[in-house]
Amino acid sequence: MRSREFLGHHELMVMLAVLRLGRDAYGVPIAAEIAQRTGREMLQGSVYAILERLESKGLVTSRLGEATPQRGGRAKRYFALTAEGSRQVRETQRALEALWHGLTKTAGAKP
Amino acid sequence: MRSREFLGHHELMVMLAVLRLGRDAYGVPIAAEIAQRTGREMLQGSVYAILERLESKGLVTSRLGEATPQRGGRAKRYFALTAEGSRQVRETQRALEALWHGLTKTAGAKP
DNA sequence: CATTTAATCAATGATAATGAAGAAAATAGG
DNA sequence: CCTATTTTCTTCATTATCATTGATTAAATG
Repeated sequence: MRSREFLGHHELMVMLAVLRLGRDAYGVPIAAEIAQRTGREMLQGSVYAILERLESKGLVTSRLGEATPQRGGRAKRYFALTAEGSRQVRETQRALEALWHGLTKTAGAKP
Repeated sequence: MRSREFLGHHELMVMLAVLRLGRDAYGVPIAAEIAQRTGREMLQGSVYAILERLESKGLVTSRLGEATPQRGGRAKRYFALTAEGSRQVRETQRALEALWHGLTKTAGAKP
């Protein structure tokens, strides 16, 4: 197994968005949450591709919801993190913060 | 231009390591710093590949040092962030923290 | 010439970006 | 009713970029 040691950047972002959205985590709002919070757009095609990859790696699960009574209210596919997914998110956060710690203020100050 | 919107994960880590190391930022210690802080090894081949890519994107610069009077003390190639590199590091940090903010404690609590 | 430290290469695999197309549901107009 | 259109959500195909690996080259000293 060619184990990637860390989550990809976008993988992490998608998982964080899923966490934030809780039971409302499906494709469209996930992309919107990322766009809104980071200020940069992430195309839906990317989001879905990432979600599929994450699911195939066992980091998220999905369940199909029911249609809602509103125009265009077709069934949504809801996502949630698995235990392993949560673990990897924490682990990645930890690794980044370790490199980052104490650096926040100097990150732009180059002599 | 097919502009990646965010730095890759490893790109970010390498740049943070360069910042931490300051004037001692060359290949070997960069890899060591990452390994030590994150607890995961990053092969030197990877580090150099990433540094080259970053340089070609104008996010880091390099200068060749002189040989030092010690066994195997061949000339080192020192790296530093450019202004644009610093900017992108800050920007990526900001984006991640925005998604992450307020979530640290719940990142493992799934009902 | 053996050893040490540092840097580079070549080849492959994994991740991400993009734009468009497809599928399911609800309203509207006849 | 019933079918056409609109809305929302998802999937697909293609191409580009990023990352991994292990070996190799290079330059210095003992």
